[in-house]
Amino acid sequence: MSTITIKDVARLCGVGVSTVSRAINNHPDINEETKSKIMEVIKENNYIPNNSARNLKRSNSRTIAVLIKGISNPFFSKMIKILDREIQSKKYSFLLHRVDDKEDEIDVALELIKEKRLRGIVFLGGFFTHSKEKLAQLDVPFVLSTVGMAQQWSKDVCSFVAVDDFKESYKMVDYLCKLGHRKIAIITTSLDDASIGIIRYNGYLQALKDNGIEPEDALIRCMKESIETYTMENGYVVTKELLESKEEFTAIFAISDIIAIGSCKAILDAGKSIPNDYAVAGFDGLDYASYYNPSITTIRQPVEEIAEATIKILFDVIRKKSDHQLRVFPAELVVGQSTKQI
Amino acid sequence: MSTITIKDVARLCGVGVSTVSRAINNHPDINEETKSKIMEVIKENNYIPNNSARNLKRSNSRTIAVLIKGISNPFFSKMIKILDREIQSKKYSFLLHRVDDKEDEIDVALELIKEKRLRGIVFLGGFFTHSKEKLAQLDVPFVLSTVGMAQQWSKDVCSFVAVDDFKESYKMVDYLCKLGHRKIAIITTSLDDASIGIIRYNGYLQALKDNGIEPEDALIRCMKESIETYTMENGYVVTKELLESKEEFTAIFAISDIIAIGSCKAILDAGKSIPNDYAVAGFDGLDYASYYNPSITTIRQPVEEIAEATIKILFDVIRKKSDHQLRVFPAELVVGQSTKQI
DNA sequence: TTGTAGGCGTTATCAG
DNA sequence: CTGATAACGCCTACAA
Repeated sequence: MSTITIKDVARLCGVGVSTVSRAINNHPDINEETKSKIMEVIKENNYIPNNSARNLKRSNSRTIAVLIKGISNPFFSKMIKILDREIQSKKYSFLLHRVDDKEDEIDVALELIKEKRLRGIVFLGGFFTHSKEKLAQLDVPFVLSTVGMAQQWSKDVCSFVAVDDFKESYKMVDYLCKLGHRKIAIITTSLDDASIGIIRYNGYLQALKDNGIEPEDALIRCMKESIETYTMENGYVVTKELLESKEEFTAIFAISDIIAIGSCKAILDAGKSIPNDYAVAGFDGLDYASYYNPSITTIRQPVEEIAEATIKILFDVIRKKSDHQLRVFPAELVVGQSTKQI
Repeated sequence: MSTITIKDVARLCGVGVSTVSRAINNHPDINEETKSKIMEVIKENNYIPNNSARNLKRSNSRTIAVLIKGISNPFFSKMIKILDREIQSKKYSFLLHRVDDKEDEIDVALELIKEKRLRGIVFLGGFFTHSKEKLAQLDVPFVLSTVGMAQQWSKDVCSFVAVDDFKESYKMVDYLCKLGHRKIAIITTSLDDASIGIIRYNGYLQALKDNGIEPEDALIRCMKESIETYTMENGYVVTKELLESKEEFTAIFAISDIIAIGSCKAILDAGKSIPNDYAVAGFDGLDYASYYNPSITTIRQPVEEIAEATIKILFDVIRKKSDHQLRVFPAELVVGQSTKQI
């Protein structure tokens, strides 16, 4: 079992290594007979080519990597499936790589490019605060997909596709206002560091403002740092605290469905009713939102379209059909049972 | 940016490649001054070592791979986090690799072993039907964690940790019987192919039998093949069909919480009440189950303990402290609001 | 402490 | 159609 190599196979077959190589790589110029004989020996001896050696030697690889930050986010599950499907359909292979919260996705990408000779990269999730210069190090086509960004980049920097978090967040809060809510709480990320939470928070502020409502600090709640963020538990705890504070409010806007579910549970556990006592709204459009009881009013991101556009753009760039493209998809406000006119 | 190598760095620094190598690998025998100078040049030029070349040369690598089948299963999210933490704490690096449903996890592992010089492997999820011979090809320590298995292997074959799906499933159904239910529907996987669903289904059958209840074909429902399995949607559709069939029943046992949530929604949408009209029970112990409204009675798998035991056993085997170990954890029946005495 | 050279397992080039 | 042989980029004796 001690690691059999291509040389061993060659020796076993009484041929040269290059012939074996041709056999395993489906090269055209090889005798069918020798090829099948080689394949047989390979099967018998469980020979498996070493990918490191292959990658080292090869200059191209037909593989697209998807680097994903926050892999446990259920929002990405469907996304990954579609990306996978699309990539495979182009006869490329799909490499999913999770990026730790603390890691720098560009560095990870740089490493992977060298290691795997990537042809393209998709960045999923996270929040980009990288400089143009840093981004410029990536000498492989890439697309940012549903990643938050601090500044609005222009098309000469890179391609990206996502929804407009500010606008969609605004849309939701504005909707709540139009339903008659004046005291709308928000549950968001810590406002200290750059994140998608800030953008959605800004949409919230703007919507309040445009509806002539003064934001109240007491209604602006952040997820607990001590608990894992973006979890139902966090939403639950924060909402419970809010309820117990006796602060007056009639609606909660949670910046993610996961949090919204925690909020709902906290409200229900407190013996209150949704939407009669409190309205709850989420963001993302996860299955969980629509299957919850009551179903949760949310902003549904068009996952399918986002994923497809991501791959389309990526391949356009790979094939030099086009330069960078920016695509912002509109998201849909899905009205559930968790909100109502008051 | 055209791929700078260790040679370039060496030339740039006016030193030999081995000196550079020593610098980047923190070797002790190198002058601090030359080292820092080298590191500086490396930074300036954004040099990144090629992992393929490294892996090719190295014989060991201190990396543990976790191969996971069904990566979108939220049950694994927490699992992954703990595995990651545990592996890092042992100063090993953690490689998460998703295995497609159609792929053979052993083959994938074999490839990865060669490519990355793995020191250990954790298989997560899926259902093993491999032969001993196939398993024997793995010349690297590995542990099966929460993977279903057709036969009961003995300890000489491999290590594994999981809950006893038969027993736990039995426990749940028996509990429903004790609550007074006699007509208990089950939603499971297709009964054709080997899977964890079959085992849980068998537990269901046995529990019915021991409670003197004759199973009814009409109450045995399988997830739709046409819809992605293990989704709320699937649970919803199947339950809706069941309700519309006018078949008489008082409880539903779904073999996963995800399905149970779909079931609940279907029941609620039909204007029925849980648990007054129908009781619903799930399996897994996901957050969703307890945050749902009503909270769902389920079997909670001790994720934390399973993950920790997995790593412990793996390292025991790696360090030759022990031979294969089998650990079966008891799961907990968590009573929610979705069931009650009738 | 540092440099040189050989080899890790493949693939690709170029003669045969 | 097939077989040497030179890279691919790095690490590691071994020598200096």
